[in-house]
Amino acid sequence: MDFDREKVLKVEQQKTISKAVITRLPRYYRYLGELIEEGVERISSNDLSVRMKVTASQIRQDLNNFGGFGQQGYGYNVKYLYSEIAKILGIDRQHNLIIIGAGNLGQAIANYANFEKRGFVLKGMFDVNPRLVGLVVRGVEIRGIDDLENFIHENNVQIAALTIPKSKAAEIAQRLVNSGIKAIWNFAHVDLQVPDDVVVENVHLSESLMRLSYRVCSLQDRMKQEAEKLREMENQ
Amino acid sequence: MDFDREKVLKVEQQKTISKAVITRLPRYYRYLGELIEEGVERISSNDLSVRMKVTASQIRQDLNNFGGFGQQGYGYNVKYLYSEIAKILGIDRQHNLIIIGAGNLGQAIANYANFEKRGFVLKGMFDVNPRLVGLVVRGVEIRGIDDLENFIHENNVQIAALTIPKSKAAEIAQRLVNSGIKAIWNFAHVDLQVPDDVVVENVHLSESLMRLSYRVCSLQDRMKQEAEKLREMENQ
DNA sequence: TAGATTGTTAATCGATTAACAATC
DNA sequence: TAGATTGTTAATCGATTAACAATC
Repeated sequence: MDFDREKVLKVEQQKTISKAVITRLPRYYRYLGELIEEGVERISSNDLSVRMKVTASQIRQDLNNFGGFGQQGYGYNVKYLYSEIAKILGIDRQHNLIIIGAGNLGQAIANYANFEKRGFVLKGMFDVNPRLVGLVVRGVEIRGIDDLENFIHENNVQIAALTIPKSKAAEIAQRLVNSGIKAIWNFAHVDLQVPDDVVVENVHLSESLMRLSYRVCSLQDRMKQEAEKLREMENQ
Repeated sequence: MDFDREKVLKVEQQKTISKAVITRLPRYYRYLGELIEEGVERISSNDLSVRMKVTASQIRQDLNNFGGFGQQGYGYNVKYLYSEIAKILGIDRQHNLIIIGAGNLGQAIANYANFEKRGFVLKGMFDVNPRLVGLVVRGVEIRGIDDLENFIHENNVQIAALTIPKSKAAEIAQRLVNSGIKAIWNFAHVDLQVPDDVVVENVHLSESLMRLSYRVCSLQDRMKQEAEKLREMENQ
């Protein structure tokens, strides 16, 4: 009995990879892709750290969360590491996705999702606006929202991008959850309430713009203050 | 001499607000806006923490980086705190911005930037595609890219949103920097090289999608493993 | 083999949470 | 005044960096 409990605990604890590490993985992936394009075959954590402006220590720590992908005295094989990170991120598998909200943002996402050949397959687009329904974007027809539940089941859809106004987001999210969706890529300015087994990844553009605003203003304030202090010192 | 150095150091050290705090500020702002709409006049850190699913301690710590906005025994006045956070974020001031790249994403941003009445004023849009030049989006004419430098100077533009392919991004960024732009809201999949006095805020949608993919896959893996372990235990 | 570079442990740094005295 | 709740200090927790033995 005690033995079993120990086993279960171990499995549960197994890998609690920190969020910060996950955030950095796609960036590693991008740089490795560039290295492949440049024809670079192997790279040390140190060389990569210079390119990426992070510490070599961080790179090695991050990667070792998932296994030893390098070799002492050699470094990392670029192509191998690239494909291993793809596996970790799960972008070697196919993800079927739909986009709900076929406005400019929805259409922009449609282009992304199809261009990036990372296993994301755009299966359908939906909109409430009857003037958009029937139009074809990147080979995908825009459907009315009534179809939603059937379409998800029939096309084995795992991911839904939500590019609709916040007023409609909660209601649609509920319908998605009920239809068994696995993840919501949420562009609406709300925090969605979903069960534990549904992933929500937020892209809150307005918050990003506010951070930008803060950084501009605080940088200017700091420069202004420093200039003033220097002037004061000179006057003494 | 020693005295002056001390003074300068103090100014420099003054406020090094952590990035995590800045990331959370816009979310506080959003929730306070909702509270105002609901007609709530005051709120305690504890009540807000329940709504936002963070700790009350974190809320108080975060806010106290900028000053004491609350009152013991009372809590925080919602409207006052809302306006103070606006000041901190600098969204009470006017920011003139342009959008470079008038495709779907650029147009989506144009809608955002104008709808959100937070002091961001869309002054112009630019595109290399001659078929787009001359079109009018949300009252703003799309211009050819040759105009760029003059336009920035004449319209006192501080922020440029970069919604163009990565291949063109570095070159345009350099032109923006040379024209004295203060900040770049970068949607291209590259890390831009800019001087210290220019702010870059990245929105890398493909990285966001990869994080989503990771989270879906790791959640499924974990659930699969746990189910298996339970089955094993039952069989013993 | 010697040099290079990883994987990993230990040390440091920073951010979050808890606790409580100050005070409205 | 008593109760509530902040502002702030102290304790804990986690993430980053440094160091170095293992090893290719």
